[in-house]
Amino acid sequence: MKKSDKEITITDVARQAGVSMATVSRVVNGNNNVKESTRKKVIAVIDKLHYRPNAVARGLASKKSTTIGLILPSMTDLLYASLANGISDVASMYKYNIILTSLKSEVGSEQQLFNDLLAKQVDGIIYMGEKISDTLYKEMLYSRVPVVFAGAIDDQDQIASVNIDYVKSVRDMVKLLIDNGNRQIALVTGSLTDPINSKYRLKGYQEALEQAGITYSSENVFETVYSLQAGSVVFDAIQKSGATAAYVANNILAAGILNAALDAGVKIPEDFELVTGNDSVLCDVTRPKMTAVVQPLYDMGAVSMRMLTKLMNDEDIQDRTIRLPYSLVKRDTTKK
Amino acid sequence: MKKSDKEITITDVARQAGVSMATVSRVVNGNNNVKESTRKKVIAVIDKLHYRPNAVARGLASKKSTTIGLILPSMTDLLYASLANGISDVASMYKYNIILTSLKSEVGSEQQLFNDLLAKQVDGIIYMGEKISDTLYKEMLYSRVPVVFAGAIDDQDQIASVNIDYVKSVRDMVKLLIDNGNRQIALVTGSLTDPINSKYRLKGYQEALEQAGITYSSENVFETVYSLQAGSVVFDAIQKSGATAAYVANNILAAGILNAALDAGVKIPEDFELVTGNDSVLCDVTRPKMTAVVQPLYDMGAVSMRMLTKLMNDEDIQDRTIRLPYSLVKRDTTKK
DNA sequence: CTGAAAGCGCTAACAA
DNA sequence: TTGTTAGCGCTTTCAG
Repeated sequence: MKKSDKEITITDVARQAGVSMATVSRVVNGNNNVKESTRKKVIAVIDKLHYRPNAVARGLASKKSTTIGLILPSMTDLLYASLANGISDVASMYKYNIILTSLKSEVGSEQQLFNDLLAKQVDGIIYMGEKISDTLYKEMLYSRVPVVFAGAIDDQDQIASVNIDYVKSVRDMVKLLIDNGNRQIALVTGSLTDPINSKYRLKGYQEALEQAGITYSSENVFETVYSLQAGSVVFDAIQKSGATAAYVANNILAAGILNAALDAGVKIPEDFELVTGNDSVLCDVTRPKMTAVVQPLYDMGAVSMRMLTKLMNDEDIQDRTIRLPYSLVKRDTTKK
Repeated sequence: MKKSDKEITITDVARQAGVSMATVSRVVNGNNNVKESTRKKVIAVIDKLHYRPNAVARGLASKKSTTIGLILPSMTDLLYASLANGISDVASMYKYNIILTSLKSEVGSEQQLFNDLLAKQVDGIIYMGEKISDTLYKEMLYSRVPVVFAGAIDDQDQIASVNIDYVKSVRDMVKLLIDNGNRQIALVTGSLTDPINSKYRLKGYQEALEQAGITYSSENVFETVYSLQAGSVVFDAIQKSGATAAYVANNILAAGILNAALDAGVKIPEDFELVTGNDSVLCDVTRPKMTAVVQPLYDMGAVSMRMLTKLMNDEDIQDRTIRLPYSLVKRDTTKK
């Protein structure tokens, strides 16, 4: 069975329909310059033969692959999965396919991934990494194909990007904690080498403190990794520090901290308040449920992809940096 | 900046290196029939020009795209994300790219997705859907390119697949519940139109009952959707039914049921026991932690992809149906 | 409205 | 060991 049937090509269709390849091509591509009767005839043959245009040949001839590349840090992180979901829906709406590459697979650097994508002749790329090397940044900036950052930030605001106002979101959350009476608040993030932590979250945190007249101390900043296990270690440290509340960047880490606190007999939110900058179903599953910053992840993905289609189409873009509105969802790990 | 630099091709390299295209091609493809000095010369030019072979042209000429297609139900389900993760790692190990398509996007049927993938000339396809239409099944069976089911089942055992023994996993879990003293146990699954539920989970459930001499009653089977919200509705129904324990197919749904029970003042595991057939970080986050069937998701993905590479390579496969070992992780929603 | 023909960039015989 | 030369299947001028 397998491989017995040779693929049928545009030539076969042309011959059987008694027209030229060019005409078949026009029909397939919805070109209007085809007489209705001819179109019908061609379509009939296409159906009969189950002709399926070879996208690779098409790509070579037209110089467009109708494929975009997606570079993400991890597919098992709901944050990226949700973004990808929005991207995927809009992509299929515009008939684009997605080539998925993950930064997690140690095989080859991000640089390599980017080049592989270009070699595949993708028409555009969406990048969701948390940080980026200078070299790669420059390559993206001058790349033949457009690049959009989704849920990722470009400190230099040169590459198109879609995200939320991270600084403000942290400031808002920390302000909530301050308003609830906390004076010593822990900031728990991932690596401070990631700009989103060092430049944005830290900044929002400091701004909130400053506005409340609280002196910033680096003692209250905890740098760790995003895992459940890390939670209990960090919670011990936080408790020792004397903080009465914490802003935790990641939701899994927050769940770890929450459970560690509960296990230690700490009452939440009475004795300790906790918020996370990254909502997911997890925040609804924990008891108490966690107060969180809700980013419109699906929309961010969808908007990124829509923006990329415009860029690929050389359409005008008013704003290359789009910030979508986020919201603070107060659940049960905060007093108010 | 953009688009100013025309892409450099194999012809450019050949000219500058003073060799033929064929030789450049040989160097690029690691063909040994090239004198070392020639190879060096060509490589020097490649580096100097930053030549990057056009994968599309290569695909057209060689009839191989080094790309595989991935069809999954949802990327925001950790189950599939974890599988995809394993697939991705092995794929990049073998230099394959992945075209991602999601069944969730309503745009176009699964049939359409499959055809799009074939149009893109993928060398193989990995399917992770929970069910499949007869038409598509047949097309996959006789497809020009190999197909592997990952974490999905083929009731007819004709298509290569990698999964666990679902029947046995359910039977084991239900047996645990029976051994713990439960006589009336609820089976909570998604749509019974999905074979994995109707043919596998239900069967394992019935087998366990039968072995324990308990009469099966369809009253104890609850068909619902996999969401947190559904949990509380289902829990009410379960409670009315009088069941003292439940096997829940999906972990998010299980978390919903667990929390509903807790909210209703039911003591777990004392008054009610709960297990899920689908472990994830969620099971570790809930309090009490949930007892679950742990599938080796990453490995299942990796093995699927490895199998696909063999199939694409026309290598011999001893077993087209691979069942990987699973385990029962007893946490705190069961007495033992 | 339709067809002829020239590529797109690369691989793969086949020669040399 | 290297070069020549057909294509791969399609799009796209350019004529007609």
